Amino acid sequence: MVMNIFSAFRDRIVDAVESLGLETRDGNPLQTAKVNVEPPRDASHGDLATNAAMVIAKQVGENPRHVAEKIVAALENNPDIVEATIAGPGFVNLRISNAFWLTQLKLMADPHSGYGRSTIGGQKKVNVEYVSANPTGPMHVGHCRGAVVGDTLANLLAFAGYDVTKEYYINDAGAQIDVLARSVYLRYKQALGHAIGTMPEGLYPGDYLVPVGEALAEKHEDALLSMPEDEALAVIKDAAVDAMMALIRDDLAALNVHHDVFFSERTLHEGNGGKIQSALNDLTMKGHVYKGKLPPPKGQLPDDWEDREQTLFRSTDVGDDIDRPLVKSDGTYTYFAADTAYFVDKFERGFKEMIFVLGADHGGYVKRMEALAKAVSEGSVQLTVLLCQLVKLLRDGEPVKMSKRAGQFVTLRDVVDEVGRDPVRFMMIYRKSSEPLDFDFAKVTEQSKDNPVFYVQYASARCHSVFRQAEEQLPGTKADLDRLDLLVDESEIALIRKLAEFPRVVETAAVAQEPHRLAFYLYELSNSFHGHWNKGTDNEQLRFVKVNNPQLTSARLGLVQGVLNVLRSGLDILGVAAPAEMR
RNA sequence: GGUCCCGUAGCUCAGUUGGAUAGAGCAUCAGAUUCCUAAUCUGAGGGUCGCAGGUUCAAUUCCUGCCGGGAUCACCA
Repeated sequence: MVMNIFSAFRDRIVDAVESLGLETRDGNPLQTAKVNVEPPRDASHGDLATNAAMVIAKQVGENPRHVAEKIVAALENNPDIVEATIAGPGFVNLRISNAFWLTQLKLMADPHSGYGRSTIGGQKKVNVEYVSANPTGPMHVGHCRGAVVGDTLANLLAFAGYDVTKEYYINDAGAQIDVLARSVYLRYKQALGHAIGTMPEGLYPGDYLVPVGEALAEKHEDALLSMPEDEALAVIKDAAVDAMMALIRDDLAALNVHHDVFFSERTLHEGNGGKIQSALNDLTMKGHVYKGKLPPPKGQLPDDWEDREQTLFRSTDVGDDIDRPLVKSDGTYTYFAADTAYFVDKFERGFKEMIFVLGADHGGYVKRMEALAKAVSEGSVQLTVLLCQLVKLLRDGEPVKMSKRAGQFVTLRDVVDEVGRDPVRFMMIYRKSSEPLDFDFAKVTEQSKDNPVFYVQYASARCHSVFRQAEEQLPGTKADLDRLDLLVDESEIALIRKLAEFPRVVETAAVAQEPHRLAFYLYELSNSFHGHWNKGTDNEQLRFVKVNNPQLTSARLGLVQGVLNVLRSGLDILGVAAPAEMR
């Protein structure tokens, strides 16, 4: 069953076109791929519009309006099309019967139909990697947008029929983890009663490491002090990473973000770097690795630049700007070498598409990642990097000051605790991710129609309010999906038309990997619903609950049910609650 | 200097992968609202889509070059 009526009617239009038996000028088969059916920009044009005539006209060497006439004639017998007219340069505008809209509403209002779900993904295996914050402390507000965008995109893709895995890459190997371990070592000493003074420069000064030190002191007492330092640090490292990941998982849960897989970078280095070695062997076999020198960077030469021969990935062969080092001067693998092994691991797990949600400051990594995918998968994996622009935090219009050195950074938890999970999630997605975003604490908690979060959630609450009103005034009255034919008002049908856009929005947003479209759609739908409601203030006939007409009330409850179902499904994808009431 | 992102109404932003007269919210202005279901409602004005070329039936959308704003730029992670 195709729920996207736009693609359903597209099929009908294409059938109609092909039934005309038109001959192309060059004798090639008629190309209909560019034929589309969309909601017209102006509602007065009709319910659906197609560009079919204009696409076909050139191929057959005829005037577009003339082709349009033929298409209109071919559609004459279609029972769902009440009217087909030609407009502008050759658009065919269709008006759809109320009966058709009402069968759609029946689907929308049925909570078991899964209205809006799509099969467009074809159960393709997609890996969405997002957040992947270093396990060296709690998440700060900078991670917030990527977390929401990644999580929402993953939800959206799953809803659109993809087989999605949400993944987090734990950077638990490397210098910053050693710094973490040394910082915790000091906190451990402190917990044992040693004076540590102020944290030395370069270590993590945050208080969040204090309980980690205390837990170690409780478990090991002073045993770690008598060990050689590197052995003690190894023990501490494990405990510290576990503690930080626990912290981060809590933060993510507060944002309603839940990953399926947490992948540890350290597992790639285990066994003397076996996984990395075999990944590099794979790259070497495919002819992408060589020993050579890198040209010095342009512009100002770094102080410690050393011109040396090294093991390089010839990424320039596959679209990168510069070849990438795989082995450091001390003989250990570079971060990128581990990335290679990680990519190979994902590849072997069968993902056909990999999405990385990163902050805009990681723009420089895009090309090497794409190059990696091309080299390893030989073009069979589609890798996309979604760059999220930065978030500017505001309080009553004034920028919030943050100083990393002074340890004064706003944590993700601070923001969620202050404004709530729903406003954070909604506002982080209520903007194209390639666009910078202003986040004003005051505005996102405002209880007014000027606040989109409130406006959309309020639509959900209002739906429930109608059910409560109906129960109060007409006890026992339920939505009746078999008497939807009682819905005849243009304003009601218009609302159904808006609902009918949902499956299309899901599909286009999923394909474009632009989850913000869904948030904007939900706002528009709420706008239509509130608008219809407001008509009831002037015209009592349009109110949902009609005490003297239980049948009509039941039909209208069906409409409300449809609105509520779509709002719920949409908000669910956004990870935002659809409240029953707002007080 | 290289690369990537952005430039649309006074402000904040959408714009359905190339379609018709470019939209919404805020702000501004003009009306309505003693009745009503729940956090007022209706309407109006406001634009060289950064600039200049190109591709075509059709460009805010795709291509090229400029202008302006942001991010980033060896081995670190």
